[in-house]
Amino acid sequence: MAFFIHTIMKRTKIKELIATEPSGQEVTVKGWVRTFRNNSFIAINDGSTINNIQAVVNFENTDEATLKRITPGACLRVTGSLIASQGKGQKVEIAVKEMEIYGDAESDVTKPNVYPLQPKAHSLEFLREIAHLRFRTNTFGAVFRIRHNLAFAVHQFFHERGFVYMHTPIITASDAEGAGEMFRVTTLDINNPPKTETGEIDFKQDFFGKSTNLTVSGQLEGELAAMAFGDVYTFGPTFRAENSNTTRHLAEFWMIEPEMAFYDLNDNMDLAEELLQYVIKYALEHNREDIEFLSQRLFDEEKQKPQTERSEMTLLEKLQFCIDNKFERVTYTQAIDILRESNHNKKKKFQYLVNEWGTDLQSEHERYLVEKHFKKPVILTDYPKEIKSFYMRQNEDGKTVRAMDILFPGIGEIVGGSQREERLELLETRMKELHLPIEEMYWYLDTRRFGACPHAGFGLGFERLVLFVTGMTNIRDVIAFPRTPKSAEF
RNA sequence: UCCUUCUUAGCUCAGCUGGUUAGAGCACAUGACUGUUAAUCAUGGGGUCCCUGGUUCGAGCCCAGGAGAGGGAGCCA
Repeated sequence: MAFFIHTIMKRTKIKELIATEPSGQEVTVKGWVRTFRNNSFIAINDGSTINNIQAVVNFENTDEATLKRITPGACLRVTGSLIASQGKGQKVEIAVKEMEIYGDAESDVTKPNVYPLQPKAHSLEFLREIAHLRFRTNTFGAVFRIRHNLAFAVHQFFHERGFVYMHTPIITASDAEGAGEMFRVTTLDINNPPKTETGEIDFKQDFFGKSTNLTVSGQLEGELAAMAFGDVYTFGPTFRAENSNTTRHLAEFWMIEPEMAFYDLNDNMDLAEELLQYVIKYALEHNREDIEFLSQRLFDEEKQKPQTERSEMTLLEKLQFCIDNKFERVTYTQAIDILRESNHNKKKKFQYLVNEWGTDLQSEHERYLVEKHFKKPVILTDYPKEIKSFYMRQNEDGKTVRAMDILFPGIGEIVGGSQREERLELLETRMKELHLPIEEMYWYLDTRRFGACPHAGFGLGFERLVLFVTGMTNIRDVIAFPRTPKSAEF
């Protein structure tokens, strides 16, 4: 009748229990064993908090076979009285009266199917290979609780301001978004695709009757909705088939893309800055212990490094600094001047020296501006039009566009956005220059034909935000099951 | 895709100038102990030194090719 016991025993989450005054009341906890010390003390975690609860079994009254089954990773229920702990390190503990093991976890390394997590530090690389189990570690528990609260805070931020959450399509026939290589979506037989008379693949016979891909951005669709609701945002998966092998890129990632009618570039920057500070503050308030843990973890890790390579601030200080200070706003042209005049450039310490106006900034330049020169988040605006997308609003100088990138320390570009070009003629001219299919994009251009208005928007890479808030350094460690070139396990 | 570093026990790592039987900590097994905090103590088992080929009397170490991983760059969020 194990299932019967299971259903009537209502559990209390550990987060709630450790905040409860102990008075010997009977409680039930269900969770996974982290360690079992001294044949008596079980550290149980149920994911509700980074903290474990200590359950104390009387080994003299418990049969040895049962004790043997209390191993790291095993899932169990304990029922007993909540009492003040005699030991140091925790306020309350459970004096176990009854215990039920739901699932064993083999701990003998000589046997097959051994549970790979041990009560010790594992490398992030190793944990990445067992991504299906890494949630059960302190680090990944903290990361994914923070990720959840950041996502929730994003929705709350926009909801409080009257934005409409749009679900833009994941499958798209548009290939003109200009945001990189796309993943093809097809039901055609790849070994024997139907051909046209001229020998090309006949997509008329494909599922949608045309060539389709996974979306690389919801922006264009977002703009359409903004022309009715005023303020909208998307928050969904995005796919890029770039062969990028870095700590900042994923083939499948989540992006937040607000789009606002009647916003100019300044309004756009204000909103982006406000959003970032809002969600960071939310995480600091709701994930305090998780962030403290990660902050300490990072601090300990950096002790191994030489003094010069260590961070000036702890993670906690860095996040606090970020919400207490305005971001620095400079134009591309000003940034080029700063870089050109920097000692770093004069001493030729950049791999790519900064000379002429018009070239794109390299990672090392962005890092210099953020980490050395301003020492705070930086918003760069008004880039040369040649290095930015077709839809960005052209400035009166004929050379630059109303673009903005927000650069964060350690991350680089976390936000990319712009005021959009709402003037039909200028937009069409730019699209012709770039050989974009104007006819196919009639639906996008219709917003400029019918009731066009100044508007703006940006894209925020969600995983890059999670990277920053958790202090993790590899983007593959802030998404549950990362998709990168040559890797789609789990 | 380019550059670069790495791959040794289940995990984290050491391994000298190429030289006998490849080591440590943790984990595991057995025993002891029993208010521990990644418990402690004792004993023990555990290796395709990533793979293939080569140089050499002799290769974990040198050379070539391959595979996988990390970091950096490019592209970008």
